[in-house]
Amino acid sequence: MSSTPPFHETLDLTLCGSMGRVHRLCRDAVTLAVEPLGLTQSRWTAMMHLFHLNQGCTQQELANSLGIEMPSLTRTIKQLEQQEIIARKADAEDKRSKRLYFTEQGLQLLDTLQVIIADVKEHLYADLTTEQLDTMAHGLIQMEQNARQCIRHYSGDK
Amino acid sequence: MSSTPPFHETLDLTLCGSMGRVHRLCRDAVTLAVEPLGLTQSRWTAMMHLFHLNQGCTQQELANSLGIEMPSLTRTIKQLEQQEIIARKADAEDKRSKRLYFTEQGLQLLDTLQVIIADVKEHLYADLTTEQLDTMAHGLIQMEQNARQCIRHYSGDK
DNA sequence: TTAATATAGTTAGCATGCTAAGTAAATATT
DNA sequence: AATATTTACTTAGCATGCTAACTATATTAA
Repeated sequence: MSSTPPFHETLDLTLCGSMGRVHRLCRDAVTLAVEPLGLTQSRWTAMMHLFHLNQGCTQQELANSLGIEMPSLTRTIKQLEQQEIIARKADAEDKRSKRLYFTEQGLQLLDTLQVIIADVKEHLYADLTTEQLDTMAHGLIQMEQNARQCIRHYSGDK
Repeated sequence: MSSTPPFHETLDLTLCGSMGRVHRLCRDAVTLAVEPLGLTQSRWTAMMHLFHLNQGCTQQELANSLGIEMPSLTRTIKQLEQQEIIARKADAEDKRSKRLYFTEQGLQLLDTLQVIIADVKEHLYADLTTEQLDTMAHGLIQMEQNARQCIRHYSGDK
């Protein structure tokens, strides 16, 4: 005899739509804050992930970290290279792969970027408890797994 | 002296990136399952929201429900109209607005769509408790508000 | 060793979100 | 009543994700 339905059900299948919206808004917030640096969302995101991976990783590794496909990254990398924020160097051992490094000015920009992002992050996570954030993070990971399995199921099943 | 940091911190600012990824994957899962119906993500999403809003709403109302801007919707509506799934009828009182209705075959398609989506949804939410889903839904809403405020702050402040 | 397969990266082009700017109708101001 | 503003929608064009198909190199199998 539940009088009120679970809150998430009022969102119905739009929980998924909600994630897309929040994702876009968070990105917009950071991108706005970061605008003076001349960076778009895909570029600052790539920079942050490259920082966490340490320099010298391959494009494939960065794409994995970002959770995007290679062609999506290729475009971004090209832009960051043109802005002389990162540089690509061919791997000596495996001539197919290219390793990514920040340039001097890229590193400087990164510093500023991190300060700004830390600030925005604080705003975005305001009024959310650590427990809440943890639950969300775990839930997202579970849903990601579910979705991947679901996709396998509906495509080839294999 | 906390030995392990909160789980979400291991994701750092990528909690936001996670949402984007999960969102894309969930959509892909549904879109795959729904493929035989000839519907893309934006189209089936619009259909579901139109259903929940009841027919006869304006494009603006549907855009609000979807959480997207009008021009994004215009394109989708046009496609749904060409597929003869929905029909637009000019409002008699306000000649600017157009009201949206399902066609006969649109309604039939909607039935099938709903069955499939209910099935996929079950997979996507598998192993997540009601409490977890509720926490996530609330967290998303809070973050959405934070992000909007943040955006106001960084743009005009006003 | 040669042929088959797999992997890193690119290019081309689609889907879906957006903003900016335009049209036409409704509403508010004077 | 005439003008100015707002609102609903469209069009044009950008940003970022994707898949498919290509090149070049590396690895595996015959």
